Amino acid sequence: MNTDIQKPPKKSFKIQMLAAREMAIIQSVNRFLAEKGFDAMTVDEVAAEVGIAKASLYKHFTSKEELACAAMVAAMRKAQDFIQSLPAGQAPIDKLKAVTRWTMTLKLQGLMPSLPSQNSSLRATLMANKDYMDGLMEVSDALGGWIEEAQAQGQINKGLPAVAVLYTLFARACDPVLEFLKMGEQHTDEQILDLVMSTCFDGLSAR
Amino acid sequence: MNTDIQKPPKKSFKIQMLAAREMAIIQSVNRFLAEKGFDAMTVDEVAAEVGIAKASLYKHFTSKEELACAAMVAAMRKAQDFIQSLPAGQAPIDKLKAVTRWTMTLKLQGLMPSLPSQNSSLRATLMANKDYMDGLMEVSDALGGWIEEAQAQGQINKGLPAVAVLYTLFARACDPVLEFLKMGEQHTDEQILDLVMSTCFDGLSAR
DNA sequence: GTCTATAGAATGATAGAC
DNA sequence: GTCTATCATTCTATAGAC
Repeated sequence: MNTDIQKPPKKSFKIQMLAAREMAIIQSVNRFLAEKGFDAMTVDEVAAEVGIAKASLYKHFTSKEELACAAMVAAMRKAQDFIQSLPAGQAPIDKLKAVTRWTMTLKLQGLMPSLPSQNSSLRATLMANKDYMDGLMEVSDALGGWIEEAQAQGQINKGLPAVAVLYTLFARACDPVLEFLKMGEQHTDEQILDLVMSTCFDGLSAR
Repeated sequence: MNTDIQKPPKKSFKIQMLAAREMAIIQSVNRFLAEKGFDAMTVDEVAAEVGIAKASLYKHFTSKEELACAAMVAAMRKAQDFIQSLPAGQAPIDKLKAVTRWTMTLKLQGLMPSLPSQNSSLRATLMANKDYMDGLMEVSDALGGWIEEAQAQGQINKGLPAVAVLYTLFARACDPVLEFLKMGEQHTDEQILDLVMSTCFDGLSAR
């Protein structure tokens, strides 16, 4: 008689715990990266916030860089999910606007992890991470396709190289204008989003 | 007989040396801040690059933060000089464009010091620095005035609060799109400037 | 001889790694 | 919890200017 069939999966509980803890870690790292950046974030405070020992952290992630990397991979996956959630029938320009606004919403809420574009060791770690690179590629391909469609339809300036448009949209994820306007306390988050969406797509000049 | 009249200024040589050295220090710090940022910059490498002892550095500037501060003050002064060098007859919109392009040129050349917007101790040091704050105020006032004039003349979108326009222009000084396009090696610096100027003032949407 | 600048070592604190 | 590396900052002793 094969008892395996009736046996409840023995490891499942422990694995679930580990997975849950890993999610908690990543969420914590995500917030710290958004709030203070990679350099200012310390492994100690992450461990403290999650409520585990530093040593346990290093069981999951072997370095501070991998920690940040995991958060970036998770963020990228969320972007992929959002992109796939968009209705297929929507016009490409509207999809682009939706993704851009979603990105900026995260940033305004302090949930957009940002890496110092200068830290080379971190960038190297990211570039070596297949999950991250695959996600980045998928997101870039989706947006790139929409950009070209929108240009063909005359809704995005055809004089701009698609890659320049892509970078400009990506850059909204770390646009300091959002924080500055928020600090000024003169506008609601929605108004700030509208303003930056307007400057991004319509420019500063009068139309 | 009063010999003071004929005496050449005795201290002048030494003072000139000190001033020259201070300039060299600030220039070096400026480059490091542009290249690797405040956190990654070490006092040792600054001293090494200038070719003086660390102790001598601390004779001029009593802390790493003051060092960065001095570089920011110098950068701000350069901005003030540029602003004042613009011909009075120029249209406000053209002045705004000139300043924006000049700023981005510096950034492209790796000469635009940028501070992590997150580092609070550094920000506090800067906010406490009268020279810096005065410079910032003067620059903001000049640009703010031109923005309102340009809006009155119908050249800048009147629907945008002047402060939003101001922040959007300031943000060009640390726009990552510049670096990304430069890394791509598909465009000359001039083309990159034209592209970002276009997305900034005319937006991504077709006109 | 006195004063200053320098080089290099010493100190102390922080924070990553295990 | 411990070990260790990195750095900002300070100290000390030497060399040189005046």
